[in-house]
Amino acid sequence: MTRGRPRDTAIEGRLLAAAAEELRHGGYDGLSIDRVAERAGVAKTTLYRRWASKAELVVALIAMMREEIPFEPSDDPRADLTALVTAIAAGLSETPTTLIADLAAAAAREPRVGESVRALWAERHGAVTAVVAKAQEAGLVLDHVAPALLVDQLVGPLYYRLLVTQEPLTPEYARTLVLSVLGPEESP
Amino acid sequence: MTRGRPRDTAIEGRLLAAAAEELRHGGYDGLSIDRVAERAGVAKTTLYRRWASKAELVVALIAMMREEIPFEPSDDPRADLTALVTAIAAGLSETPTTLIADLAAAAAREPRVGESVRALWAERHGAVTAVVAKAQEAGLVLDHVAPALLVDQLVGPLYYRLLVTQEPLTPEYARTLVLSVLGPEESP
Amino acid sequence: MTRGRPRDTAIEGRLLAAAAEELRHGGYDGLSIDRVAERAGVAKTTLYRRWASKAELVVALIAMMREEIPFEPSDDPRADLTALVTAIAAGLSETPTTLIADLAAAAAREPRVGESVRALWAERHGAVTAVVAKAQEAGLVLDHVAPALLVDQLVGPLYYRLLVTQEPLTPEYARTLVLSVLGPEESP
Amino acid sequence: MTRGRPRDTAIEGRLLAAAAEELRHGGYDGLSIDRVAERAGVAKTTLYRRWASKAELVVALIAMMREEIPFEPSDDPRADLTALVTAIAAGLSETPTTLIADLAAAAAREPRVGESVRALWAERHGAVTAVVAKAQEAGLVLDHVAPALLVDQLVGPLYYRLLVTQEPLTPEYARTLVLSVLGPEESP
DNA sequence: GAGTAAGCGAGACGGTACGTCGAGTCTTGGT
DNA sequence: ACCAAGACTCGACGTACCGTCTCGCTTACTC
Repeated sequence: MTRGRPRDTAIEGRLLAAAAEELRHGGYDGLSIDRVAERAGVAKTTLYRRWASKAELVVALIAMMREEIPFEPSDDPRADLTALVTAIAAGLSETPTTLIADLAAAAAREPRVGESVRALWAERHGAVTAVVAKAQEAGLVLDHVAPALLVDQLVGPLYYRLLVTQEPLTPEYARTLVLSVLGPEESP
Repeated sequence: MTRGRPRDTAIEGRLLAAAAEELRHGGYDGLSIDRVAERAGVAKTTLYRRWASKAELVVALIAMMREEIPFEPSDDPRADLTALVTAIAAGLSETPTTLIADLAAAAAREPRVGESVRALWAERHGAVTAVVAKAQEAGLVLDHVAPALLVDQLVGPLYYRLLVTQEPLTPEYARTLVLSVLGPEESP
Repeated sequence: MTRGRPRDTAIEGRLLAAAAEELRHGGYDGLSIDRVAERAGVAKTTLYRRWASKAELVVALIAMMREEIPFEPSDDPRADLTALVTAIAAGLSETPTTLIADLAAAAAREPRVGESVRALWAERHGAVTAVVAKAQEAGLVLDHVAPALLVDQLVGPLYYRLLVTQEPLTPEYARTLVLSVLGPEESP
Repeated sequence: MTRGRPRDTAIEGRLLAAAAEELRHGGYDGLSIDRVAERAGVAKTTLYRRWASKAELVVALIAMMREEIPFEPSDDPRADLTALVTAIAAGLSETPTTLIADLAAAAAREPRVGESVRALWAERHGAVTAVVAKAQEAGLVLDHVAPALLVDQLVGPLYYRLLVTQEPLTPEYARTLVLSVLGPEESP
């Protein structure tokens, strides 16, 4: 089975890098296919050979962004949770709000993008779910609520503040979130 | 001292109706200013005289869409809270997700829109804050957390589910949210 | 009857001038819509508002290029005919051949263009028909053939040479054409 | 000293056949190299190994089209001429106008194509020239005009009608053309 | 009969142009 | 002032085609 000229693998990287750069600035709408191609030193057709549309390009871009966040759970779920939520808050704070908002918007518009974005965030929040479950087992949390809900109440407010009320995501805020969910530490 | 021809008040309604219809179909992106104007039998200029941009138009549209939720606080904060959160969840579910997402994106990009959108949402969540404060006074909630945070944990997860995980906002979910924050009802 | 903002009449001229310049260089194929628009300092959409396609633009261009050939018939049909045919030959010689050929091709393909091009050429050859008829009335030509046919035999060979044999259209050639149709002048 | 794998001679035929088919439909512009290759079940490279460009391919195609039209001159030049012109008119009528027009356009654009097309047509009209010369020798035509011009006046109007006025080429028209050039038959 | 040069299929690639669409601004004439 | 109509700019989108290129495989001539 002949295969024809193989794709230049370097191009894909250059293209995604260029797209990432564009996305960082103008957000989803500000990302121009023409500019991405030009920036990557590539013909527009070459880009379209890889991704059928702007949305698909962003899907790939996001998939690429998923960096493994190595997390080592300790024996102290409370500390773990605080660390995790603080880290997520920090990550969100560093990223331009417009980008995250545009991403959410694109996810709502384009099913394929939504899929990809959900996968990305699921991965990002996976550790939280695990630690919450562990905390509940350890009796640190009342078991009248599902762990998934607790995760929502830990992470959800971050996005809520970011996208809705546009208030700052301080480490302090992250800490009080955990405090509210786990309750005050008992002094022995 | 107004001078010149007064605005045709009927136009505003037709325009918003047309925009609503457009929005229901194609979402935020599918809403074309040209089409809205044409559908309303109105010149584009006339539309722009009322709202400076597509985003502003949608802001107004949303503002119109929100029904005044006359809320009469009862003696039972728990019941009140459940009713409120359920109502908010229902409202969000009815509105196309793209709309809310794009609104958040526009809010992040343009300060003017952000202001307007924040005001809208603040108004919407105001009752929740009041009831939460009341519940805390009544000793229903532990006072180790600020009431504002509790509101975030009641309302935030709704937006989180909507925009991030894209899971459905059922009344059941709203109820468990309240349950998680207030704790299980004590039987006397 | 409201009319809206009137077209900027200056634009049309700039556009046609730019197109003419482009045409002079690269020929029909070398004429790029984008470049024409840019050269005229005008948005591409503005160009497309006037002409639906490249072909239509060129039709208009040709129509503009044709000078009104004010023709005053004298008493001498032979002289008139010679003048007319020579003028037509000269006109064809001045215009790039590719242009005329592509015009004919576009005319064959698209009815709309065909219509326009036929009208242009009909106008151009109208005077010939008139003079031929007059010559026939004056007994200068045998009446065994319809005047329309004689016109074809006077003008047709010009296009034939231009498009088919690609031989030059000299004034000498034009003269012999007339000579062949009218026969040699009788010396009294 | 030929080395390496010899060319597959069958390919050339399939390619030309495919190209002919394409040309018959969309004309010169509608002929797409990619489609021709695909239709012939051949890689584009293989096509380009034979002809350096689209123009060259069409050149070859046209050269192939030149069928020898065996013509046996009789003793009656008038009858011969009528037969010839009628045959040419019929041939032109059968061929799609767009094809001929596009061919003329391509001939004007691409020198190499022009060369080939001229050769084709010269061959097609060669017999006419011969018979006209013979008629002139026989005193059937006045000798004040060159035979080449008479040919132009016999054949030119056909192309003129086809490409310019877009009027039908009837056998009747062909007959009157001859009649006009030779004059009415003298009854002895 | 093993090498090897060329032919071949498949398809990537750069480049250029096309025609369309949407947002927002601007310019008329008319109310 | 307001309104209708519509021209205008800017910038993006996705498609089509041409001609070049790079693979891996195949074929026949040559040594």
